[in-house]
Amino acid sequence: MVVVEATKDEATVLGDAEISAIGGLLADRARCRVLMALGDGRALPASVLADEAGVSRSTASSHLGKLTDAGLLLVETHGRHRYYRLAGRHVGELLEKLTQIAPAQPVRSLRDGNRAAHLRAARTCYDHLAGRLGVAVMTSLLRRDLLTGGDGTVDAHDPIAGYGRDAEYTVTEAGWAFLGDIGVRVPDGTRRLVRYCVDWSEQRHHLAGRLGRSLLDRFLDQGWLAHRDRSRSVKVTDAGTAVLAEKFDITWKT
Amino acid sequence: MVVVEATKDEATVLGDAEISAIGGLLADRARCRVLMALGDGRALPASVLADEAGVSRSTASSHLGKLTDAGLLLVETHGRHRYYRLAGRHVGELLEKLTQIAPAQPVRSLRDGNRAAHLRAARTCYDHLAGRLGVAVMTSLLRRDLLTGGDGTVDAHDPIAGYGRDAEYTVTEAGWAFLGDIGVRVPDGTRRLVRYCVDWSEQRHHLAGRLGRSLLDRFLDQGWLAHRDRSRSVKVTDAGTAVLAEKFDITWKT
DNA sequence: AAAATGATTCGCCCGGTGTCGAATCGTCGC
DNA sequence: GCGACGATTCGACACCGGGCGAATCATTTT
Repeated sequence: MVVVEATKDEATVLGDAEISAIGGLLADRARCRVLMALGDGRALPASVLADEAGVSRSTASSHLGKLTDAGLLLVETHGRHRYYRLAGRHVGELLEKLTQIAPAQPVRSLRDGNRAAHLRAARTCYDHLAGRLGVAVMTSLLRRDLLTGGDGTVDAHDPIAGYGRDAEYTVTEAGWAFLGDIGVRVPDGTRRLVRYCVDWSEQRHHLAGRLGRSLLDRFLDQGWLAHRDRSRSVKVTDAGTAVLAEKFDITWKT
Repeated sequence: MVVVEATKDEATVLGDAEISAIGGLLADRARCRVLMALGDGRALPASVLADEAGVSRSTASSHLGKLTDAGLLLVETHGRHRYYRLAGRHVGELLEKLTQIAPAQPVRSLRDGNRAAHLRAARTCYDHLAGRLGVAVMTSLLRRDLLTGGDGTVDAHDPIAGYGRDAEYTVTEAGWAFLGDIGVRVPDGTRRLVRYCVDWSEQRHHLAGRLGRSLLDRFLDQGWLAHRDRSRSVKVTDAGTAVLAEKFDITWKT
């Protein structure tokens, strides 16, 4: 005869409702695909997420609403677009834990750890540069007044991601000279010249738009960066390290 | 116009089905209560879990079946009882992550970390000792042949949790002498004298049964152990540390 | 101002699943 | 052996939640 003592401590009592609520959100494949598409911190518009999840716009909208209501996603309105991204580092970590458990853990645990680290260090986002490297480049340009703008709420020289309206960045005269110097040529086009993306893993802005793309293209063309396997993560070559140091005043470690 | 490049890398493609499956399991309050009841690694029979979750036996049985099928729970049959426990460390960690996110994180993150650590170090399980301390005591007794038995598949002196049938532990003559020496008196009763529990957080056996209870009682009576706040975790006092070192050959660090 | 585009809301359908009680199977104790 | 007890299976019921298209709202573009 086993005597069961009172074991309903506080931690056990409060929580099951909240946890099951989160479980309910994770219980849907479309929502999981949305979360995984945002897994590396990108901010994506609703329509892209709908395609990514393979459901209609209306269905996606419903899912996105639920995820934001629950606080797993944040939304930022830019014109007629609404960009969604993960609400915090913890959400990304939760996803990582889940993927670890999901397939009864295959062998590649170490490899996966590296993958995540690499993604945070340097990756592409759409067609431009993101991650710590992307933010470093953006910061470098702002510090030397080659680029000006930002929402100015904190520090015009720090691309910190605020919650204000559009931060309008513009290239200065010195900026154009610098870009010419390193061989960046920006083609004409209807797309906005300078845009920014919120880099979630760093909570900072990185450079996007036509200029952001041209810059990344130049880095890849010159062999300063190279795509790592077939993922979005990129590797800084020795030549790239040198260029970053000389031209951008960035010391890139490993 | 933003060009979205092909970003469906392997990690994103495989996974959403498995993750949503786990989400589906977490989506139910009763199942969450079951998981949280098992959160510290205890192994509990189905009926207790049914009560803990507040549902009927049949419903609980259904839930337990789903959780074990999915590999989140392990089950061990002892006579007419079936003991369920978490399938691994990762499951516990997943639960921790979830509780962190659940209530939009309150302030007490540090405190919770300590709580979990304390539980793993030393806690009560029903009415006996568990956690690292519980396993250490068990090991000490086996090493000195004060207790013999175990399923013998690996090492008779290591209370490793195997998957064999009941491990029958018995107290030796020297064992009784030792117990008398430290003042443990085991009252009569119908309950089995020596039993073991699977200590999940250590994947080892710890001492249960009438003897396990008497041992814990002695430790508490003498002030060698003290309950921490109102939880199941216990604290080793200075006197306790001394006794563990002298009598059990256990060095207890903080 | 009108047309185009992104996003959300609404109404409807349908499949999946939690819940229980009754019945069944297996083990323990007298 | 016979009853007591723990656990699971089965059938029936109710309800929640995902899915889509059409309509609506908001913003940008021509």
